[in-house]
Amino acid sequence: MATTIKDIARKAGVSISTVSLVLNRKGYVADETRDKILSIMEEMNYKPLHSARKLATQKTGNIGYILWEGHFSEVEMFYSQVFLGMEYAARRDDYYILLTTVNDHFDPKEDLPRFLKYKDVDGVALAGRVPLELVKYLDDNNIPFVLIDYEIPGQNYNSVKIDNYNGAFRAVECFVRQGRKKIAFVGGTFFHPSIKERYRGYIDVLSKYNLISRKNPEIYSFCEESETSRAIGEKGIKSLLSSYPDIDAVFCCNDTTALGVISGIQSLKKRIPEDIAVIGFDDIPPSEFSSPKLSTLQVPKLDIGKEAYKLLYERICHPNIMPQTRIIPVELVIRESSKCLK
Amino acid sequence: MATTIKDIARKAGVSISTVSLVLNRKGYVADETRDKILSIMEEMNYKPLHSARKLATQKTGNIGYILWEGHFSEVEMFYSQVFLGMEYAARRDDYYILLTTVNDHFDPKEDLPRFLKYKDVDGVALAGRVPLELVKYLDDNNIPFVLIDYEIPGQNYNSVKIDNYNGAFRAVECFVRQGRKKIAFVGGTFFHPSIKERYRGYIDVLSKYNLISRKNPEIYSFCEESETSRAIGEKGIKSLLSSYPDIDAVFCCNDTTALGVISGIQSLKKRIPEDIAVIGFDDIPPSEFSSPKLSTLQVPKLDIGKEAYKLLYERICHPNIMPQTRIIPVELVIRESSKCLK
DNA sequence: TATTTTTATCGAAACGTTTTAATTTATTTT
DNA sequence: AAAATAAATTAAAACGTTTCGATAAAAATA
Repeated sequence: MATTIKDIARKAGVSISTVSLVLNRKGYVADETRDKILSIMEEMNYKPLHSARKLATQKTGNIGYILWEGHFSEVEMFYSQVFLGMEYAARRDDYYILLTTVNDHFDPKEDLPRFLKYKDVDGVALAGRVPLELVKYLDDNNIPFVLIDYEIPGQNYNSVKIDNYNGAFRAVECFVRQGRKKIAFVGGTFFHPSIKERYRGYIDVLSKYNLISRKNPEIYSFCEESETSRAIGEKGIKSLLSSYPDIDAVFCCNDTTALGVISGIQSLKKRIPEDIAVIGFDDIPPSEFSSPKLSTLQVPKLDIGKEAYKLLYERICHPNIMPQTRIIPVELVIRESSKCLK
Repeated sequence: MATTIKDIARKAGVSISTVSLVLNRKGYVADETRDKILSIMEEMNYKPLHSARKLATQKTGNIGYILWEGHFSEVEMFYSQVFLGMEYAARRDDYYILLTTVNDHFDPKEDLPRFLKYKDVDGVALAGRVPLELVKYLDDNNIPFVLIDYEIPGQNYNSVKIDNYNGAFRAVECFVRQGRKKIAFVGGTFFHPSIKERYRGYIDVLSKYNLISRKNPEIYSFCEESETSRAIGEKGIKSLLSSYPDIDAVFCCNDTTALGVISGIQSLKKRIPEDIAVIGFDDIPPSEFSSPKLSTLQVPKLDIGKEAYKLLYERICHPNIMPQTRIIPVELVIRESSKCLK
């Protein structure tokens, strides 16, 4: 049916070995021969059959992308965009990405993703929070993997992270530069390490500018809930404002929460940004269309995916290199919700 | 390294052909022999190597899932959930699903997803609106495919659709049964056929109960915008209410819009559902947490994916059967926003 | 009983690549 | 000019399956 390496070889008057060498850019092939073979490939629209190639090389040509099921149902598309970034990057090396989800309760005997069970991947990307047992399984079985936007305390694994700390720092520092003094934090739980980092950045700015001190030890933060959502943002800011009505800026753990904070502030008839400025984190699509438009830290989701792929690919090729962490910078985009006042 | 069919054969004292027969449940194998082979496989944790299998069978073992890039960045996770449904269903037959996106402007020469270019899939699922040229390419090249939640006017293709018409009909009829008389529709564009169908259901209920007539020809509908969103829902209902302040129910083209409609109604100090009842469509996660909780038509996204997979799989096995359309029913879930009044 | 059919098993070819080691030819070094 | 090295090509084995056709034994039929 389809043209094979044999057809190419026959037509070019060479052996299939030579064709293979051209295909893989290996060994010695005369320039003339190479050009001839390449043009015949072009002409006959030849594409090497992946399954044959994989069988011969003993590689799968796949990498797995594992996501906690809850994340995939979430409103935010964060991890889907990261996936897309990996997919783009993987094209370079003809790798396919197999996506699957895992649950909270994870038993390697039972719940192992089938691409691991059947050894159908050369490596795995773990997106966000993921069961510890799974990480352990990969580690124990020497399967190359990379953590995305997550970390295991006390362990040094290959990982790609967002620069949560510096992003938060810059956002809050921006409030300070505008002369704002009562800067609140609205978050959900510290369940996810990213949020903890963002909070740390927030606190460090307050310290740096002496906005927390013996004289003024109050921290205007709300992070009691078990998750983050619009509703919690609204609830959080209302609760804070009832205790501290003179809050003049709010840094939120993410945009979803920030959108709720905006609703909350508006329902109390305060003006944004005149009375209170708001900055979120993530830059999800609705942030650009909210009113006022939300200032936020834009995290380059595609880049995260690309970097994760590259790191993983390197580890697939050289499995015994020390684990590495790569930090992806974020960018503060100022929109209406934190505009400077004249 | 890993155990192969040869190891199994040797240990069982049979030929590899026999092992293969057991593996594929084909031909004649004595019960005794089969049991022995199976238990040895179990014991040695044998998993057939996919690439070898694929090479021998000349199948790829993959199916492609193609999504318009815009959908993947959207806030709603509709198509991701559908994907997950396919992934679940595909496990039965050891199929992997390769996800990729395409842009609006699509030239088969340039933009063909690589799994098509390299013939790495046995069939393709097209999710939502997708370039016509792509559909044509698949049709011309006899690649089995199924459309999900989409249709090409005038063409009869394999497809899985939501029962938009009947869902809308039941929702609006529910308003009528509550005695509501001025029932509005807020939608975005009719760009997507689904919305057109929902509107058709809405109109047909009005006709059935003589809510549109010569005496009363006004239709309270808003669908001027180029997309659907929260903001547009809010804008839409405000615009309608300023012209028709006695509207007592709103059917929305989807939940996102409905959430905006709720905000709009609330900002005008009307009560939901006492003054105005609201029903959406889709049942996205925030609907359950909005206040009031949104009544909506719950569309079983996983089921859609599963059905799409099954249909596609049938076509991969039997390519020359007439195209079929399967309609997935939706369920009206009444929450607070359309509660019946005593 | 002889013949046909069914059941059970297996050897060998095929699937389309990569890769190793061998061979030939060309070039450089002595 | 001989020897050594480099460049170009290839034959053949290997990767792990499936499947076709052959063979043999057992069961059913004539």
